[in-house]
Amino acid sequence: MGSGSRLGKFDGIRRGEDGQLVGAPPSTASIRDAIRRDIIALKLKPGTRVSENELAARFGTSRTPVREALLGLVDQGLIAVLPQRGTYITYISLKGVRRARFLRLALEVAIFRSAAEQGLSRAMLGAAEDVIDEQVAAEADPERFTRADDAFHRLFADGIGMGDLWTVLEQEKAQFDRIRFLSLPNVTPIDTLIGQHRAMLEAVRTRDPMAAEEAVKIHLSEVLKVTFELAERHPDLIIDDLDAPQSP
Amino acid sequence: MGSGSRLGKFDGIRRGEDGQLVGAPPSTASIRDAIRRDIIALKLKPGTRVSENELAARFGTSRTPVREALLGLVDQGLIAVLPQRGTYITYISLKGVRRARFLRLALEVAIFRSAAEQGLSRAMLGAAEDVIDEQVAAEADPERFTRADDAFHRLFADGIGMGDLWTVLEQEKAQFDRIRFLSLPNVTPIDTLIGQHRAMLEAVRTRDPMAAEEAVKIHLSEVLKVTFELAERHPDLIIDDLDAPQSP
DNA sequence: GGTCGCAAACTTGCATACTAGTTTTCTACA
DNA sequence: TGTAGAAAACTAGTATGCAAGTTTGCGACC
Repeated sequence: MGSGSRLGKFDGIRRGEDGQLVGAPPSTASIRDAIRRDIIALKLKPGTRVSENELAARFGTSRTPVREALLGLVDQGLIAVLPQRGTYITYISLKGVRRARFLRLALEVAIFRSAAEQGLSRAMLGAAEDVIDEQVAAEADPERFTRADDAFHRLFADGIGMGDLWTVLEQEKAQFDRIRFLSLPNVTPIDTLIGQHRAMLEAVRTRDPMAAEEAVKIHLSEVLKVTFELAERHPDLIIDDLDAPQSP
Repeated sequence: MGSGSRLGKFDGIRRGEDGQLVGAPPSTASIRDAIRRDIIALKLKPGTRVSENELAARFGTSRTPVREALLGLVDQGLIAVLPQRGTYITYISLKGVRRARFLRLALEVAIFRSAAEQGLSRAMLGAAEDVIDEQVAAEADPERFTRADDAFHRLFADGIGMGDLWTVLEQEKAQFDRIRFLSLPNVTPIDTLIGQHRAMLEAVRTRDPMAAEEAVKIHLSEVLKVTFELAERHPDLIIDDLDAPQSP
């Protein structure tokens, strides 16, 4: 396909399907990230069939790196491969969302309690202030606010030396991220969320673990309030696979 | 299983390196599991270089399924691939263990508190009793005890409808499992552990979330007490990283 | 004997060809 | 026109070959 091999001047030069020059040979990792972004941003809608050949053509590579990328996304529950039949974008699973919600609540509680117990450095607390300021500034831009929101939560994980916890949990986070993307426009008033962030920070500053836990729980229950509403509004994207009747 | 399809009396029949007949053509998933087991059981020691070609020969396939299997293990942090240089079994990372420990504590606390809050069915409580009995019976057999220990913890996750939480977190669990395998023989007296299990169960039965949380914390701090001792005893398997990368 | 350098023997990454299975389409026949 | 059936056009899974880079080891030269 697209590149001369021995005439070294053009080594590694590739062209997209529109003839435009494409800089680098996207390897497995970058292909996986690109596809992942498309799925989370719902550019690839649940139920859609994607073809290894199509993707290979799109990225200007052979099927091999694409396959390896897809394999990782299977582990993250974002796609499902039916042998000899096709590769499909999975529907958002309410069960998965519930699980991710439980996981996130448990972790955030542990992180903020731990932070409140052992205390954070003045620098960390200052950085948290700054991030909240950024959130105020980003009030009108949902995507920018989301980034600042992520930064806020990650900051406290960093503060107790667990900075890479969330990166390691990309897998479960993926379940969440699609829902979060859906709820980008129509959420709880951002004022409310910022106020909750302030309460969480204050609890950590005053070294009050119980208050920190309470603040986190309030915050997350707010964030997750929208989930079921979204499920009703987007039945084409979400599958209601909640089976268990919860408890006696 | 391996039966001829057209005339091929030997179609699909494969032989291991010792000439023994091997039933099925191991596909990506089973290859990944097999390698994973070997790593966790320390048959493949940290720092060892494994070759895609070797593994392909061992499983009687080409490099392709092996590569795809290894890719999954990279995500689990069990192996590291240095392009053009080799594929290595990672050392047990104290950082990773600490992270996994934090994660597990946070989750178990959340699970048992939740179970204590909403209560479990009589059947579940009975099953928990049975598992504890099994643990008593398995006192002399570490591996059997470990299985019963897993079952105990999983039971409560099931009880609150979060049964698949840990299967989803295989990734992080892997960090733990190698340590746990190391500590199989020489742990805390099993009596102590069983007593702690009883305390946890009792707290759930009496619907006392705070007591449940306390019991879980005591239990896990006991389990993790051995970690650092193990690190000193097995410097060849464990790397004391608090920010350093691994190298062979 | 010691050291530098090149070549051969590795390694993984990627592309391609082929296999087996499924779906779709088109044709032949009623 | 309607339907059955075969063939063609897909799918993913696997094997293989080549490319690019690293390590190793041997040999020539000092």
